[in-house]
Parts: sequence; C-alpha cells; structure tokens
Amino acid sequence: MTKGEDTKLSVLETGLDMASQLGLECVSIGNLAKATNLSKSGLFAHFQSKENLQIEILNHAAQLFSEGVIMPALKIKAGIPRIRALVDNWIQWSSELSGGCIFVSASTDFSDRPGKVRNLLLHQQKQWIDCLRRIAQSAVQAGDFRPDIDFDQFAFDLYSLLLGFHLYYKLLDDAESKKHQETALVRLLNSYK
Amino acid sequence: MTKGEDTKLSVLETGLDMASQLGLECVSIGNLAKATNLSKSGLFAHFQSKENLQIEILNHAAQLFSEGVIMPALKIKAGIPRIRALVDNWIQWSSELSGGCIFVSASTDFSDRPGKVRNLLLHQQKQWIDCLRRIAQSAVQAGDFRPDIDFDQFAFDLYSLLLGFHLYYKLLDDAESKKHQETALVRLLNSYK
DNA sequence: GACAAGAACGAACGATCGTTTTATTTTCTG
DNA sequence: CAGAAAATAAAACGATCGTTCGTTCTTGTC
Repeated sequence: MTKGEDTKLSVLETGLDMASQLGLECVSIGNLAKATNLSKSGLFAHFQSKENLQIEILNHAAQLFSEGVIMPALKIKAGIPRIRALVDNWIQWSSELSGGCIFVSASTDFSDRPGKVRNLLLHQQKQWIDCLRRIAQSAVQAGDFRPDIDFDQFAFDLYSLLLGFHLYYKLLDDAESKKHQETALVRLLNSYK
Repeated sequence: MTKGEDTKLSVLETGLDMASQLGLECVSIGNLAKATNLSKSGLFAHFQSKENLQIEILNHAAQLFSEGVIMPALKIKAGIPRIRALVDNWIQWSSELSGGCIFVSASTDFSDRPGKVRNLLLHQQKQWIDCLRRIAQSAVQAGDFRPDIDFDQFAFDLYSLLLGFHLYYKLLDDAESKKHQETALVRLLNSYK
C-alpha cells in the first residue's frame, strides 16, 4: 500500500467515525483535516470534492459492514442461528462506531437531499433489505420458518427492531434496550416459525 | 396576537419544515430568513441565538404533536382502538412534515451533540415513550390486553414499528410500507391480547 | 398627532465553509 | 544519487456561517 492510499484510508476511518456522530453533511473538510493532522488542501486532494468524500466514506462503511456483519453471519448455519448472528453482528457494528450505525443516521440525513450520495445510500439500503430477505428465505429452506411467510415483511420487521434498538441505545442510553431487543426478537422469530 | 408573535410563529412553521428535511443543525439563519422574507438580523432578534431557535422549533413541534397526535387519540375509546388511532395520527403527522417526523431526524442528529437541545429532545422522547406505556396500561384496563404484559416492552415494540415505517416510507418511498406497518401492527396487538 | 416601544433592516464582524492555485516536500524508480 | 512522480502544504478565493451594532420603519397609546 502506497503512502497516499494509507493516509486516505486513515482519513476514511476518522471521517466515518465523525460522520456517525455528526451526520455525513456536518463532517467538514477543515475539521476532518485537523483530526487527521493534514492540511485542508492536502486532504481535499484525495477526494476532489466533498460529495466524493461522502461517497467514499459510505463505500468504506459498506465494506466494513459487509466484512463485519454480513459475511460472518453467512458462515453460520442457515435459519434462526444465522439470523441471531446477523442481529448480534449488527448491534456490535453500531456500537463500534461512536455515533451509531452510519447508514441509519445518513438515511435520515439524506432522505431529502437529492444527489449522488442519496442515490448510493438508497442502493445500499436496498441491498441490506435484500440481505434480510434472503436470510429469511434460507431460514425457510432450513426448516426454521414456515414455507408461506412473506420475506419482505420479515425484512421490515427485523429492520424495524434494529432501528428501535438503535434509537433506544443511542439516545436514551437505555440499559433495558438490549433486553427489549432480545424479547422482541424472540417473539418475531416465533411468529415466523 | 401581536405582529412580532405572528412573524415568529411563521418562522417556526417554516423552520420546522426545513428542520424536518435538512436536520435541525443544517437550518441556517440565512436560509430561514430568505424563506420567510426576513432579514437575517430581523429573524435573529426573535431568538437571540441559534440554539434558542432550535429549542423553540422543537417546542413548537411538540405542541403540534400533542394537539395532532396524542390528544385526539386520548379521545378514542381506550384499548386497541386508541392504539390504532395513535398510530394513524403519528403516520399522518410524519407525512405532513415534508421531511418526516422531526423528532426522529433530530434524535439521530443530536444523539451525539451534548447541550440544551439534546437535553430537551431527550426529555421529549421520554415523554413520548411514557405516552406509549400509558396507552398500553389503559389497554389492559379496557380488557384488550392481558394484565401481565410489560408496558416498557410494548412501548419499545410500537416505537420500533413506527421507526421502521418512517425509514421505509421516507427513504425507500416504499408503496408497501403502509401494508407492512399494518401487518406488523396486527401481529403486535395480537401478541399482547 | 407626538412619543415610546416593538419590529425589521443593512452593514459589518471574525470564523469557517468548499474549492483552486501555486509551491514545497516526500516517496518511489531507474 | 538523480530525477520523475506522488503527496502534502500554504495561501487565498468568494460564499456563508452565527452574531452584533446602530439605524430605520412600524405599531399602538396617551
């Protein structure tokens, strides 16, 4: 890895963390430069525009998300064990970032900001929902779920559960949030059995 | 109502709508002044600081929320009918604002911004969750829910459902979101019967 | 109709925004 | 080690940020 690639990566790491806290739009190039001990122009040269920076942060996050949340879960036995692994990984993921899951904050941030960033985010979220759907399908094949279930509905149900946990955990810092999430997950899984 | 109160109110209306779209932090005084045909300084004089503006926008939103979502629901027969009314009102509320529910976007926006605004937001969210809890209690008294249910868990479950709907509706503009929300609500209510 | 109070204005403040240009340093290659 | 290429820096651009100041216009009251 060349020097340039190396610094760019560390900028993306720091930028991802800042974006999770402040929102993608509020990560300024000046602040990010300070946080990474670079000059504004030196940092800027890596991205050519702020929009590009935002896109690269999202892509970097997507890669980490894939490696840390999705792929490990796919190595677990299909069905309920895999679903539980996915949930655990997701919670782990959104706890690692100091401001919570970047896709959740960016989704509310960019739901009304048309442009390349929103388009990318939309695509990523559709992929994530598709992942949830496929995991429900594999749970049917594994015999853990009834064969007549609605995959899209399951994706909605599970994502809602994670969003609820996210808000409770991040805003209310509710010690109960993990318990509530677990209870809700058990009920959700049972209703699809 | 004096002239000043009148303009201030219209600023809050416009500011609330902008905040729902861009997030509270990205509502700039300059833009808000343009949108309300005021000078920057003229608008500023009503609020003394940006933080105050944000707080007043949130308080204004809370009043509308109370009038439009909570109070009408409390006039409906306690139990499942009231819960359904509350959900319908909430969905109506978050559809009226062009950027969705301000409390949802502000919660992700300010979960990592300590200060008066975050404190207010936190208080408001706790009140909302308390409202959900009490509605579950009244549903027990009305005989629609089992007496041994966990009220906090119900609040978590119902709020998660709304958050899921909100993301689906605002970001994915999913025509199916209403259907998914309805299906999930039916299952939720049944599980507490 | 004078007069005080309230409301809105224009101009400017220093700071920061994203971005460009030019220069300097660092790194890699022959 | 020399020279090309890549990486970073410094300085400045116009625009906008939140805020302050002093002034002007509008409002309602005696």
